[in-house]
Amino acid sequence: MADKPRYYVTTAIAYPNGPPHIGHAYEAIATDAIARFMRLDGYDVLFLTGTDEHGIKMLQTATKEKLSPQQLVERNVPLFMKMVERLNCSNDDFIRTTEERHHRASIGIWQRMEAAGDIYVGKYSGWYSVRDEAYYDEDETRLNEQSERVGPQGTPVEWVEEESYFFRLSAYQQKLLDLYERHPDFVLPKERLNEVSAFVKGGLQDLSISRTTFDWGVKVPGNAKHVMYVWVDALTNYITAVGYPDVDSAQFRRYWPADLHVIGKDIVRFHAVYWPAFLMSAGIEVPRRVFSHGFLFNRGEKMSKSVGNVVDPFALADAFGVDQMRYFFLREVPFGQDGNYSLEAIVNRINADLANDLGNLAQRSLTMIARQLDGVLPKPGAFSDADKALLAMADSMIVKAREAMRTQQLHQVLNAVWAVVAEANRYFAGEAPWALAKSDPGRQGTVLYVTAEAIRQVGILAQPFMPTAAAKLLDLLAVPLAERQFAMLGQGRRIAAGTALPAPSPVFPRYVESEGSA
RNA sequence: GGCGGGGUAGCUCAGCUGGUCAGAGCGGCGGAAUCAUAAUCCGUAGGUCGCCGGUUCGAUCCCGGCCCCCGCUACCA
Repeated sequence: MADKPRYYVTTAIAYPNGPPHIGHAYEAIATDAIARFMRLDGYDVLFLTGTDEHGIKMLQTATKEKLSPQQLVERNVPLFMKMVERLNCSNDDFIRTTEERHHRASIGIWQRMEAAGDIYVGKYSGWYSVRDEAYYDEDETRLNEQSERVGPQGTPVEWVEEESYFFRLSAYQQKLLDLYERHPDFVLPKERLNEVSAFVKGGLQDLSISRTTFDWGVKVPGNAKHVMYVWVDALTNYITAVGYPDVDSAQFRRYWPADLHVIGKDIVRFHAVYWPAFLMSAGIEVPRRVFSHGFLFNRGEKMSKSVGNVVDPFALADAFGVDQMRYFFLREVPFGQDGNYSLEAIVNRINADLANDLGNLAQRSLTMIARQLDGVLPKPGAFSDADKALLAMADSMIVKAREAMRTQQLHQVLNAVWAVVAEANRYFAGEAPWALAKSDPGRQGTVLYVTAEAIRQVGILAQPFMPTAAAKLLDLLAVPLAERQFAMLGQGRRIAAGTALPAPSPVFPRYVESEGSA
């Protein structure tokens, strides 16, 4: 297996100035599903997530809570670590930008950009919005009803004048456009690339990349008065984790450039414009793809503390189960688009798709094997047309799944899988194995075998999405641990007949309304 | 203002380069079955495919105009 292809996938690093929310959970879940899918499909995967701990907003939040930034970080970051653990994410590393390795990497890339002549000292003065972490031209600001000056987003701005290092972003306009031209899939979904491309075509200004007004960040090499702009620092995490600045390390050579950065649509520009420009400047290969997912809305409303509809991912996991929660978000929301969720939608989905369609199909077929066939998976007779049709559909799942996964269409993978679940239910009802018990036991055995085989393939493909439940399902079918890879899917791969199966028990409980849930 | 994407059954949405394109899932309604987690299966939804014109033998899908929604972006003030 030494020549497994590699696959490096990342989430954006989360900004821990508060506890994790559902958006963080969503990104982690989706990226984990991708990572697990690729592993099962034979890739040597490196899956990275982490936290972006510097910047003035951290400092301000800390101050407000009478903490040092370090204390704030030590309080909040563990919550993010617990979240990915709770969500059953299989990340290989968890990077924190306060780590020494990350400071080294940030300094490294800075020095390379500087050596390339792309960094110069200038002076920056302007209206700065702390909340947006952005400067605005005077004419972009206005006075609100309280006569406070605010930026385009309505956030307060203050006049700031500071010496600043600048990155020669303007020099990269054509190179970036060339990149988009050569790799039309560099940003997905496609609409996002169009937006980015339009932005770049509109002209790029040099980017202020250091601050002197606070010191919670990575110090600029050779000038400790400055800390790096938080985005230089943050983006660099992706190469820190593979050993940068040691570009000759086995890790770096093996995993860089990253195959996929999964991010939220609000930070597309940083990943699709600034990041590749920084990398080009430093002489580092650019990542292969940036995928921008959408936002999650609670009953059509953006989550916000003031509306009081903030949902804690831990509470959601407690209420419905981690696998169920993962399934819901990945099935219900077309990946890349915004999504809506509500209690009813979650309950409907997990009861209909999981408990009723898949769980109950497994339960009814397996209890029949347990009770009527002594718990031994029957040996099939000759396959009828109906048998062949269901098997062919099951065999085709992996093909469709890979096709969908090529562009991260996670919901399409699940659609393909659940189409087989639905067909298997139709098949089961049509063949009525309960009636065959007396009339034609041989035929009953064949029907149960074919059903079990369909469930086996469904179970294997469900693993990236619902690791625990899928494993349990495969346990019930006595599928050996070593035979749960995608290589075991498709034509010619069949469940072993004659195997003794464990006593069946329901895999997906039905959700029944209790009192206080999420 | 510019660019881009949308407005299709109660809800969420599929419908590629015009002629079974009027569809799927969920919900609702009716029926069948009773092996199973009161789960499953079958049938049913008569919706001006945003509005108005046009091209065509024929348009949801092509063209023009208009209304509304969303994203990116610009500017006025």
